[in-house]
Amino acid sequence: MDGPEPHTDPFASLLGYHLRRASVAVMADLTASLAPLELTPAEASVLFAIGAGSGVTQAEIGRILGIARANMAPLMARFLALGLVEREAVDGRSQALTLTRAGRDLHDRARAAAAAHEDRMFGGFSAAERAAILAKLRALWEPESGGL
Amino acid sequence: MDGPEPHTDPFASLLGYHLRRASVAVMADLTASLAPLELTPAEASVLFAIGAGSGVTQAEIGRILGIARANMAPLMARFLALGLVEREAVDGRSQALTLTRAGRDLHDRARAAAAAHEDRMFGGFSAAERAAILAKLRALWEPESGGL
DNA sequence: TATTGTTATACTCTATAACTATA
DNA sequence: TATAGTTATAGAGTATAACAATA
Repeated sequence: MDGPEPHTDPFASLLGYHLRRASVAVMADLTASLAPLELTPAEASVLFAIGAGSGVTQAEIGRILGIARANMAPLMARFLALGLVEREAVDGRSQALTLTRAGRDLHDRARAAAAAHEDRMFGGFSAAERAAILAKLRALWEPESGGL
Repeated sequence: MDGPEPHTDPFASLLGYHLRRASVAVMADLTASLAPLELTPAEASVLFAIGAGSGVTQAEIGRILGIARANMAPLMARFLALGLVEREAVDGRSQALTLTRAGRDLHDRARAAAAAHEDRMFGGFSAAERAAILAKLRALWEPESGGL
Protein backbone atom coordinates (compact mmCIF):
# COMPACT_ATOMS: atom_id res chain seq x y z
CA MET A 1 0.00 0.00 0.00
CA ASP A 2 1.21 3.43 -0.88
CA GLY A 3 1.06 6.19 1.64
CA PRO A 4 -0.48 9.54 0.84
CA GLU A 5 0.99 11.20 -2.22
CA PRO A 6 4.10 13.23 -1.57
CA HIS A 7 3.54 16.94 -2.07
CA THR A 8 5.95 17.48 -4.92
CA ASP A 9 5.15 20.65 -6.81
CA PRO A 10 3.42 19.49 -10.00
CA PHE A 11 4.55 22.64 -11.79
CA ALA A 12 8.17 22.56 -10.72
CA SER A 13 9.37 21.22 -14.04
CA LEU A 14 6.90 23.04 -16.29
CA LEU A 15 8.77 25.92 -17.87
CA GLY A 16 5.67 26.94 -19.80
CA TYR A 17 3.73 27.36 -16.59
CA HIS A 18 6.30 29.70 -15.10
CA LEU A 19 6.60 31.56 -18.38
CA ARG A 20 2.89 32.23 -18.31
CA ARG A 21 2.75 33.27 -14.67
CA ALA A 22 5.72 35.59 -15.12
CA SER A 23 4.20 37.12 -18.22
CA VAL A 24 0.92 37.83 -16.42
CA ALA A 25 2.71 39.43 -13.48
CA VAL A 26 4.95 41.56 -15.68
CA MET A 27 2.06 42.64 -17.91
CA ALA A 28 0.06 43.70 -14.87
CA ASP A 29 2.90 45.96 -13.77
CA LEU A 30 3.28 47.39 -17.26
CA THR A 31 -0.45 48.04 -17.50
CA ALA A 32 -0.32 49.97 -14.23
CA SER A 33 2.78 51.86 -15.38
CA LEU A 34 1.07 53.01 -18.58
CA ALA A 35 -2.34 53.73 -17.05
CA PRO A 36 -1.49 57.36 -16.14
CA LEU A 37 -0.78 57.95 -19.82
CA GLU A 38 -4.10 56.34 -20.75
CA LEU A 39 -2.29 53.78 -22.88
CA THR A 40 -2.61 50.01 -22.86
CA PRO A 41 0.50 47.90 -23.46
CA ALA A 42 -0.75 47.14 -26.97
CA GLU A 43 -1.24 50.83 -27.71
CA ALA A 44 2.20 51.67 -26.38
CA SER A 45 3.75 48.98 -28.58
CA VAL A 46 2.00 50.46 -31.60
CA LEU A 47 3.29 53.89 -30.66
CA PHE A 48 6.81 52.45 -30.43
CA ALA A 49 6.48 50.75 -33.79
CA ILE A 50 5.32 53.94 -35.48
CA GLY A 51 8.00 55.98 -33.78
CA ALA A 52 10.79 53.66 -34.87
CA GLY A 53 10.06 53.09 -38.52
CA SER A 54 9.49 55.92 -40.93
CA GLY A 55 6.15 55.60 -42.58
CA VAL A 56 5.11 52.11 -41.61
CA THR A 57 1.57 51.19 -42.53
CA GLN A 58 -1.19 49.89 -40.32
CA ALA A 59 -1.04 46.39 -41.77
CA GLU A 60 2.73 46.22 -41.29
CA ILE A 61 2.40 47.12 -37.64
CA GLY A 62 -0.20 44.42 -37.23
CA ARG A 63 2.17 41.86 -38.68
CA ILE A 64 5.09 43.04 -36.57
CA LEU A 65 3.16 43.00 -33.31
CA GLY A 66 0.82 40.09 -33.99
CA ILE A 67 -2.30 42.24 -33.88
CA ALA A 68 -5.12 41.31 -36.26
CA ARG A 69 -5.90 43.93 -38.88
CA ALA A 70 -9.47 44.11 -37.64
CA ASN A 71 -8.24 45.10 -34.20
CA MET A 72 -5.81 47.69 -35.51
CA ALA A 73 -8.64 49.80 -36.93
CA PRO A 74 -10.27 51.02 -33.70
CA LEU A 75 -6.86 51.45 -32.08
CA MET A 76 -5.67 53.68 -34.93
CA ALA A 77 -8.98 55.53 -34.95
CA ARG A 78 -8.36 56.50 -31.35
CA PHE A 79 -4.81 57.67 -32.13
CA LEU A 80 -6.12 59.79 -34.99
CA ALA A 81 -8.89 61.23 -32.84
CA LEU A 82 -6.30 62.15 -30.21
CA GLY A 83 -4.09 63.75 -32.83
CA LEU A 84 -1.18 61.44 -32.07
CA VAL A 85 -0.71 60.13 -35.59
CA GLU A 86 -0.80 61.46 -39.12
CA ARG A 87 -1.43 59.52 -42.28
CA GLU A 88 -0.05 60.06 -45.74
CA ALA A 89 -1.26 58.04 -48.70
CA VAL A 90 1.32 55.59 -50.03
CA ASP A 91 -1.04 54.29 -52.66
CA GLY A 92 -4.80 54.04 -52.87
CA ARG A 93 -5.10 51.61 -50.02
CA SER A 94 -2.05 52.01 -47.76
CA GLN A 95 -1.16 55.00 -45.66
CA ALA A 96 2.20 55.80 -44.10
CA LEU A 97 1.96 56.56 -40.40
CA THR A 98 4.02 59.17 -38.58
CA LEU A 99 3.79 60.62 -35.11
CA THR A 100 2.62 64.18 -34.65
CA ARG A 101 4.37 66.36 -32.12
CA ALA A 102 1.81 65.26 -29.52
CA GLY A 103 2.34 61.67 -30.60
CA ARG A 104 6.10 61.94 -30.23
CA ASP A 105 5.57 63.49 -26.84
CA LEU A 106 3.39 60.67 -25.62
CA HIS A 107 5.73 58.18 -27.25
CA ASP A 108 8.63 59.52 -25.23
CA ARG A 109 6.69 59.44 -22.00
CA ALA A 110 5.56 55.88 -22.70
CA ARG A 111 9.17 54.95 -23.39
CA ALA A 112 10.21 56.36 -20.05
CA ALA A 113 7.39 54.55 -18.27
CA ALA A 114 8.33 51.29 -19.97
CA ALA A 115 11.98 51.76 -19.04
CA ALA A 116 11.09 52.38 -15.41
CA HIS A 117 8.87 49.32 -15.48
CA GLU A 118 11.65 47.19 -16.92
CA ASP A 119 14.05 48.36 -14.27
CA ARG A 120 11.53 47.60 -11.55
CA MET A 121 10.80 44.14 -12.90
CA PHE A 122 14.22 43.06 -14.08
CA GLY A 123 16.54 45.23 -12.05
CA GLY A 124 17.50 42.18 -10.03
CA PHE A 125 19.10 40.64 -13.08
CA SER A 126 22.50 41.68 -14.39
CA ALA A 127 22.78 43.07 -17.90
CA ALA A 128 24.31 39.79 -19.00
CA GLU A 129 21.44 37.82 -17.47
CA ARG A 130 18.89 40.09 -19.13
CA ALA A 131 20.54 39.60 -22.50
CA ALA A 132 20.69 35.84 -22.06
CA ILE A 133 17.03 35.55 -21.10
CA LEU A 134 15.97 37.87 -23.87
CA ALA A 135 17.78 35.79 -26.47
CA LYS A 136 16.11 32.62 -25.23
CA LEU A 137 12.66 34.20 -25.16
CA ARG A 138 13.15 35.57 -28.65
CA ALA A 139 14.01 32.10 -29.90
CA LEU A 140 10.68 30.82 -28.60
CA TRP A 141 8.49 33.03 -30.71
CA GLU A 142 10.68 34.51 -33.47
CA PRO A 143 11.80 31.53 -35.58
CA GLU A 144 14.14 33.59 -37.73
CA SER A 145 15.94 34.79 -34.62
CA GLY A 146 18.12 31.73 -35.01
CA GLY A 147 17.76 29.81 -31.81
CA LEU A 148 15.97 26.56 -31.12
CA MET B 1 19.12 68.29 -40.30
CA ASP B 2 18.68 64.72 -39.32
CA GLY B 3 18.28 62.01 -41.90
CA PRO B 4 15.49 59.48 -41.76
CA GLU B 5 15.27 57.61 -38.47
CA PRO B 6 17.48 54.55 -38.22
CA HIS B 7 15.52 51.31 -38.08
CA THR B 8 16.65 50.12 -34.68
CA ASP B 9 14.26 47.55 -33.27
CA PRO B 10 12.26 49.44 -30.63
CA PHE B 11 11.61 46.20 -28.77
CA ALA B 12 15.18 44.92 -28.76
CA SER B 13 15.77 45.91 -25.16
CA LEU B 14 12.29 45.23 -23.81
CA LEU B 15 12.46 41.95 -21.93
CA GLY B 16 8.79 42.21 -21.02
CA TYR B 17 7.82 42.37 -24.66
CA HIS B 18 9.68 39.18 -25.48
CA LEU B 19 8.34 37.51 -22.36
CA ARG B 20 4.83 38.25 -23.52
CA ARG B 21 5.36 37.13 -27.11
CA ALA B 22 7.04 33.93 -25.95
CA SER B 23 4.24 33.21 -23.51
CA VAL B 24 1.59 33.65 -26.19
CA ALA B 25 3.42 31.35 -28.59
CA VAL B 26 4.02 28.68 -25.97
CA MET B 27 0.43 28.85 -24.72
CA ALA B 28 -0.87 28.41 -28.26
CA ASP B 29 1.14 25.23 -28.64
CA LEU B 30 -0.02 23.93 -25.26
CA THR B 31 -3.63 24.70 -26.13
CA ALA B 32 -3.28 22.69 -29.32
CA SER B 33 -1.55 19.87 -27.45
CA LEU B 34 -4.40 19.59 -24.95
CA ALA B 35 -7.26 20.06 -27.41
CA PRO B 36 -7.55 16.33 -28.23
CA LEU B 37 -8.17 15.72 -24.54
CA GLU B 38 -10.80 18.46 -24.50
CA LEU B 39 -8.87 20.31 -21.81
CA THR B 40 -7.79 23.93 -21.70
CA PRO B 41 -4.43 24.82 -20.15
CA ALA B 42 -6.26 26.15 -17.08
CA GLU B 43 -8.23 22.92 -16.72
CA ALA B 44 -5.11 20.82 -17.06
CA SER B 45 -3.37 22.87 -14.39
CA VAL B 46 -6.30 22.30 -12.04
CA LEU B 47 -6.13 18.57 -12.77
CA PHE B 48 -2.43 18.64 -11.93
CA ALA B 49 -3.05 20.51 -8.70
CA ILE B 50 -5.72 18.05 -7.58
CA GLY B 51 -3.59 15.09 -8.57
CA ALA B 52 -0.59 16.29 -6.62
CA GLY B 53 -2.06 17.29 -3.29
CA SER B 54 -4.28 14.97 -1.29
CA GLY B 55 -7.58 16.58 -0.64
CA VAL B 56 -6.96 20.14 -1.68
CA THR B 57 -10.01 22.34 -1.74
CA GLN B 58 -11.38 24.45 -4.56
CA ALA B 59 -10.39 27.71 -2.94
CA GLU B 60 -6.85 26.50 -2.33
CA ILE B 61 -6.44 25.59 -5.98
CA GLY B 62 -7.67 29.02 -6.95
CA ARG B 63 -5.03 30.62 -4.78
CA ILE B 64 -2.27 28.35 -6.03
CA LEU B 65 -3.07 28.91 -9.68
CA GLY B 66 -4.26 32.48 -9.54
CA ILE B 67 -7.78 31.65 -10.65
CA ALA B 68 -10.61 33.68 -9.12
CA ARG B 69 -13.03 31.68 -6.96
CA ALA B 70 -15.91 32.73 -9.18
CA ASN B 71 -14.18 31.19 -12.17
CA MET B 72 -13.34 27.95 -10.40
CA ALA B 73 -17.01 27.08 -9.94
CA PRO B 74 -18.01 26.35 -13.54
CA LEU B 75 -14.69 24.63 -14.15
CA MET B 76 -15.24 22.27 -11.22
CA ALA B 77 -18.85 21.75 -12.22
CA ARG B 78 -17.65 20.43 -15.54
CA PHE B 79 -15.14 18.10 -13.88
CA LEU B 80 -17.87 16.74 -11.61
CA ALA B 81 -20.26 16.28 -14.52
CA LEU B 82 -17.56 14.34 -16.37
CA GLY B 83 -16.90 12.20 -13.31
CA LEU B 84 -13.27 13.26 -13.10
CA VAL B 85 -13.35 14.49 -9.53
CA GLU B 86 -14.94 13.48 -6.26
CA ARG B 87 -15.66 15.69 -3.29
CA GLU B 88 -15.63 14.87 0.39
CA ALA B 89 -16.81 17.34 2.99
CA VAL B 90 -14.00 18.72 5.13
CA ASP B 91 -16.38 20.90 7.06
CA GLY B 92 -19.66 22.54 6.23
CA ARG B 93 -18.25 24.79 3.57
CA SER B 94 -15.04 23.19 2.21
CA GLN B 95 -14.75 19.97 0.28
CA ALA B 96 -11.61 17.93 -0.32
CA LEU B 97 -11.03 17.09 -3.97
CA THR B 98 -9.65 13.82 -5.27
CA LEU B 99 -9.40 12.38 -8.75
CA THR B 100 -11.59 9.48 -9.73
CA ARG B 101 -10.13 6.64 -11.77
CA ALA B 102 -11.27 8.48 -14.93
CA GLY B 103 -9.82 11.68 -13.54
CA ARG B 104 -6.46 10.05 -12.85
CA ASP B 105 -6.52 8.61 -16.34
CA LEU B 106 -7.11 11.98 -17.97
CA HIS B 107 -4.57 13.54 -15.59
CA ASP B 108 -1.90 11.13 -16.79
CA ARG B 109 -2.70 11.74 -20.43
CA ALA B 110 -2.62 15.50 -19.87
CA ARG B 111 0.73 15.10 -18.13
CA ALA B 112 2.09 13.23 -21.12
CA ALA B 113 0.74 15.84 -23.53
CA ALA B 114 2.28 18.62 -21.45
CA ALA B 115 5.62 16.82 -21.32
CA ALA B 116 5.63 16.36 -25.09
CA HIS B 117 4.74 20.01 -25.49
CA GLU B 118 7.57 21.09 -23.18
CA ASP B 119 10.05 18.97 -25.12
CA ARG B 120 8.85 20.45 -28.39
CA MET B 121 9.06 24.01 -27.11
CA PHE B 122 12.16 23.85 -24.94
CA GLY B 123 14.03 20.88 -26.34
CA GLY B 124 16.56 23.25 -27.85
CA PHE B 125 17.66 24.25 -24.37
CA SER B 126 19.91 22.15 -22.20
CA ALA B 127 18.67 20.92 -18.84
CA ALA B 128 20.90 23.51 -17.17
CA GLU B 129 19.52 26.28 -19.35
CA ARG B 130 15.94 25.19 -18.60
CA ALA B 131 16.62 25.23 -14.89
CA ALA B 132 18.26 28.64 -15.05
CA ILE B 133 15.38 30.17 -17.01
CA LEU B 134 12.80 28.57 -14.78
CA ALA B 135 14.43 29.99 -11.66
CA LYS B 136 14.46 33.47 -13.16
CA LEU B 137 10.84 33.25 -14.28
CA ARG B 138 9.77 32.00 -10.89
CA ALA B 139 11.45 34.97 -9.26
CA LEU B 140 9.33 37.30 -11.38
CA TRP B 141 5.98 36.15 -10.09
CA GLU B 142 6.59 34.14 -6.91
CA PRO B 143 8.08 36.62 -4.41
CA GLU B 144 8.81 33.96 -1.79
CA SER B 145 10.88 32.03 -4.31
CA GLY B 146 13.78 34.13 -3.15
CA GLY B 147 15.08 35.86 -6.24
CA LEU B 148 14.84 39.48 -7.25
C1' DT C 1 -6.43 37.10 -57.28
C1' DA C 2 -4.39 39.28 -53.17
C1' DT C 3 -4.11 43.25 -49.98
C1' DT C 4 -5.72 47.44 -47.23
C1' DG C 5 -8.72 49.29 -44.16
C1' DT C 6 -13.16 48.90 -42.07
C1' DT C 7 -17.39 47.14 -39.61
C1' DA C 8 -19.85 43.92 -37.13
C1' DT C 9 -19.79 40.20 -34.32
C1' DA C 10 -18.62 36.19 -31.48
C1' DC C 11 -15.92 33.92 -28.32
C1' DT C 12 -12.84 33.34 -24.51
C1' DC C 13 -10.77 35.00 -20.22
C1' DT C 14 -10.88 37.47 -16.47
C1' DA C 15 -13.00 40.61 -12.85
C1' DT C 16 -16.66 42.34 -9.78
C1' DA C 17 -20.71 42.13 -7.03
C1' DA C 18 -23.96 39.83 -4.47
C1' DC C 19 -25.80 35.98 -2.11
C1' DT C 20 -26.15 31.73 1.14
C1' DA C 21 -24.14 28.86 4.37
C1' DT C 22 -20.63 27.99 7.52
C1' DA C 23 -16.50 28.93 10.63
C1' DT D 1 -16.02 39.05 10.91
C1' DA D 2 -13.97 36.08 7.51
C1' DT D 3 -14.21 32.16 4.30
C1' DA D 4 -16.31 28.58 0.80
C1' DG D 5 -18.90 27.98 -2.97
C1' DT D 6 -22.14 29.76 -6.24
C1' DT D 7 -24.52 32.78 -9.71
C1' DA D 8 -24.90 36.51 -12.71
C1' DT D 9 -22.76 39.85 -15.23
C1' DA D 10 -19.46 43.06 -17.16
C1' DG D 11 -15.32 44.07 -19.34
C1' DA D 12 -11.03 43.07 -21.89
C1' DG D 13 -8.69 40.83 -25.59
C1' DT D 14 -8.80 38.28 -29.48
C1' DA D 15 -10.71 35.94 -33.71
C1' DT D 16 -13.73 35.40 -37.86
C1' DA D 17 -16.47 36.90 -41.69
C1' DA D 18 -17.73 40.05 -44.89
C1' DC D 19 -17.34 44.24 -47.55
C1' DA D 20 -15.49 48.12 -50.75
C1' DA D 21 -11.55 49.98 -52.80
C1' DT D 22 -7.24 49.20 -54.79
C1' DA D 23 -3.10 46.57 -56.50
